[in-house]
Amino acid sequence: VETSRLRIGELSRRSGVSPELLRAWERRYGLLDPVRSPGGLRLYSLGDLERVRVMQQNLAAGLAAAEAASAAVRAAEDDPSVTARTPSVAIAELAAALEGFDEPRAQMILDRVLAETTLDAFLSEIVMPYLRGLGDRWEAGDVSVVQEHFASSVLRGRLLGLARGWGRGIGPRALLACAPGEQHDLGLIAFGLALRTHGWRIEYLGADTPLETIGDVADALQVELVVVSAVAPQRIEGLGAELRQISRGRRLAVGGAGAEGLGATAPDVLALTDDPVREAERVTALVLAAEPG
Amino acid sequence: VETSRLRIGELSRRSGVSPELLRAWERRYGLLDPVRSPGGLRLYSLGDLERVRVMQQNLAAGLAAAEAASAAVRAAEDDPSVTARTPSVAIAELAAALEGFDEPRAQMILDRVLAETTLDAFLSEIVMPYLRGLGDRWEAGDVSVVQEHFASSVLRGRLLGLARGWGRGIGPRALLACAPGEQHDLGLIAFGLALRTHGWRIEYLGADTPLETIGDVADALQVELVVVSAVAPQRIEGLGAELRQISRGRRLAVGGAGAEGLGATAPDVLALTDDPVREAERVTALVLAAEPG
Amino acid sequence: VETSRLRIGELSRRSGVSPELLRAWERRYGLLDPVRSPGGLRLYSLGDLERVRVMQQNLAAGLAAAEAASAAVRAAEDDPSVTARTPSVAIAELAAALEGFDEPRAQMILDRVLAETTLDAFLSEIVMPYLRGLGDRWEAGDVSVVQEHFASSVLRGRLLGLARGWGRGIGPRALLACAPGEQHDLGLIAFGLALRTHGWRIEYLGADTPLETIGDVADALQVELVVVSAVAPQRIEGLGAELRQISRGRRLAVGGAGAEGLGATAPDVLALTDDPVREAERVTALVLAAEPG
DNA sequence: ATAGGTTTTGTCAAGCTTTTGTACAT
DNA sequence: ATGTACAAAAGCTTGACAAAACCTAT
Repeated sequence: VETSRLRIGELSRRSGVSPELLRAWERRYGLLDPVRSPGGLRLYSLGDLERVRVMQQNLAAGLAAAEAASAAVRAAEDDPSVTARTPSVAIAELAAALEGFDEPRAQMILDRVLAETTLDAFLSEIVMPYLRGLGDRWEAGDVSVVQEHFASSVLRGRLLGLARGWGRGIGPRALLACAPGEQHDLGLIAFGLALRTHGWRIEYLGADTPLETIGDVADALQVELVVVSAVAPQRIEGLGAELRQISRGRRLAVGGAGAEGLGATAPDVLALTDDPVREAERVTALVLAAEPG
Repeated sequence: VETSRLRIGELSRRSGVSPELLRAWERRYGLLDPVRSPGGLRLYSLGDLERVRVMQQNLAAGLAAAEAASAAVRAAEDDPSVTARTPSVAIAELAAALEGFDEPRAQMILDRVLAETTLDAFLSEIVMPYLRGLGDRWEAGDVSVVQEHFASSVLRGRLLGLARGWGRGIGPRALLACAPGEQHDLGLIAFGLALRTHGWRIEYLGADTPLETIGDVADALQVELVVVSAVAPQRIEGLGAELRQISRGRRLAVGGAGAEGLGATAPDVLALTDDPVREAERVTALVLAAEPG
Repeated sequence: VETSRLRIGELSRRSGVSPELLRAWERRYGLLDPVRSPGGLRLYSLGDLERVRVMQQNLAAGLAAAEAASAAVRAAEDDPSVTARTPSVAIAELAAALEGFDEPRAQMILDRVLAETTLDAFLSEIVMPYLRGLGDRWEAGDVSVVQEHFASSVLRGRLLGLARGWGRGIGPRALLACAPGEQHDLGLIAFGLALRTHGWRIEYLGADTPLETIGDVADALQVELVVVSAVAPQRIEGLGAELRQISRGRRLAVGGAGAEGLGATAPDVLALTDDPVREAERVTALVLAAEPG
């Protein structure tokens, strides 16, 4: 099917990798296996160009050349199955199932996705994008209250299932709760799962939690990090004093779009507005940097 | 199964007692008996930390050091281990774990109970009695909002985990939802699980669902039974017209203490006030009797 | 399945721990056990990165290095949910536990998997693949009779635990039994569980059941579906007459590899040779199609 | 509480090998 | 185009060391 045949100079120009290096990669790691012209010139396909690009990405990600090459070769071999199931397709299928009240089908899709990816990827590439899309469609009136209800309920069950035992272990404790009045807890649960993969112990208080009692639990359990989540800024506004109280002696973070409600009132409160997985990584790195032996 | 092994410095930091004094207490009163590292360092367990804390309390209470120590040792020896065989003991342990924010322990207790009994017994002899007790203690002011929050959250996760896939199959469909404004969903989930063990297919809409959308879904999915749940009668009062609308062409039941809010307005609406498991059995028998194949 | 292999420099960059220290932790505490490149360079997995992170958490929690490391190692070993994200890994762990006669660990792995997936996925992606692998290894002589016995016995107990109450309810009745002489019942139990998740009521007669008994029970209970299971075709051969007798007035299926023993003698007998979960779905759809309300 | 000795642990160095991009000769 | 060479960068092993933490005994 492939028609274009590139000579090494052209492949070099398109990829930005010198001809010598391309030959070295071929000799040393078998990255490419070009056909030859009658005169012995290497002839590459567009697939080979793609393979070189993957190699470059792996290098940029910090892998050493040998490992980068073998990963690129493996990726190329797995390619067909990869193209069959992209995240966006899975999200669309999930949306169709959930918003059509087809729980069995939704569970099956979740099963399949979980079996094929890591928990991190599941959260940041499936769950969170879907939730954002759901929110958008809800605002646009394309999704009814019941659909949103139903979808949340199924996802909540699934995430809490994955959360089992997240309070155990030896790592530092993080206390998670939704701000008073806040009912959206899925993003917070996802954040808790991501934190868990970094060794944290999670204490989870759920939706709509009074601030003062958050403080009580934080004191009682000696948690090192408190995360208060809210999707609407007004849930946070005016809570500066209480939040400052809670943050005494520990790190405090506010998650979700509601973090904007903080304003400049609390400079030492961490705002978590990005993807839960990435924020979990950031918070962990921060804590590790602050308290080395 | 004990994991953490603390060196004397860390034990000192966590207890506030100087290393020298800790060693003195060990030598003089045998308060602690730490294992040793290959090089001879003392290694303490978290139980030892607890023992030191008891010692401190005894001192603060005015006991002399020798007496304080022997009392602490005796207290540690009396410590009840994990042996719950009767439901009431399991419930008490569960309450202690949940209301002490000890999720891992709660999950372990739930694991054990579930492994030893049927789902029905689990629901009617553990979960529901515990929820009733929790409600009572909450009204009496013995349980804080947060404790109730936390306990519900853990149980919800667990029950929803058991609920996976309850929407599919060959049985008749039942639609479950909490009345508008009603947040207590655990009893309803328990009822759904019990129904499921009788072969029903469950569609679950969760807490605080508008009545009209319940009707919409019931029509769309052709359910045979609709269950609206409420713990407070006022959530149901005044909804007679809408309920009668929903019950057209299908069976309608109202669950929870809120069923009293019905009064005599709707004689054909089933009131489910008993244990969810027994009520699930009753409803199933009723439907079987009405539609003999 | 693991793709990325990091050299020590990259692991250092991602974890923030110096290469020297990483090597020291490996040498002194066995924290990591990297594979080596042909030239002797250490190659780490992403799981190793996670282990380093947990080590850092433990250090931050105040543990000394030796204790922090052993806790991190134990955490990684005790926590299948962390290491066993993919089915193939979970199966490998299960095999190691069962064939090493470590029942507690096997139960723990089963707990975890069951908590994180649906029953269907558990059966079709864990149990059945494991059983197939076990059979292969047994034929190859890699597994002893005792190991096979032990593994089957643990799994049987677990599956029968899940089967509790599968005989009651509102759905149509299915009668399950192994053919005369057939001892392998696990696949049949799995099929029963899958049927149950579709709302069927299951009557289970177990291994090595005389055909006439099957017929008697089928008549007495008015079952709608009879499933006879056999892994060896010869268990079925020559039973054509009796089977035809049983199938009178109801649907009859033969499950397992033994279904081939049917030959063309019984055209109306359903052969179930695929995955139990898929077959349960197929049978249910068939019955639904044949008897629409 | 102090003194004097031991263990633990992070860091560094020396000397050698492997890896890898680039250069050069044929 | 091929094959070889080469040098910088990154790793490996062994060994050592000093600060911090811990031990016993007085």
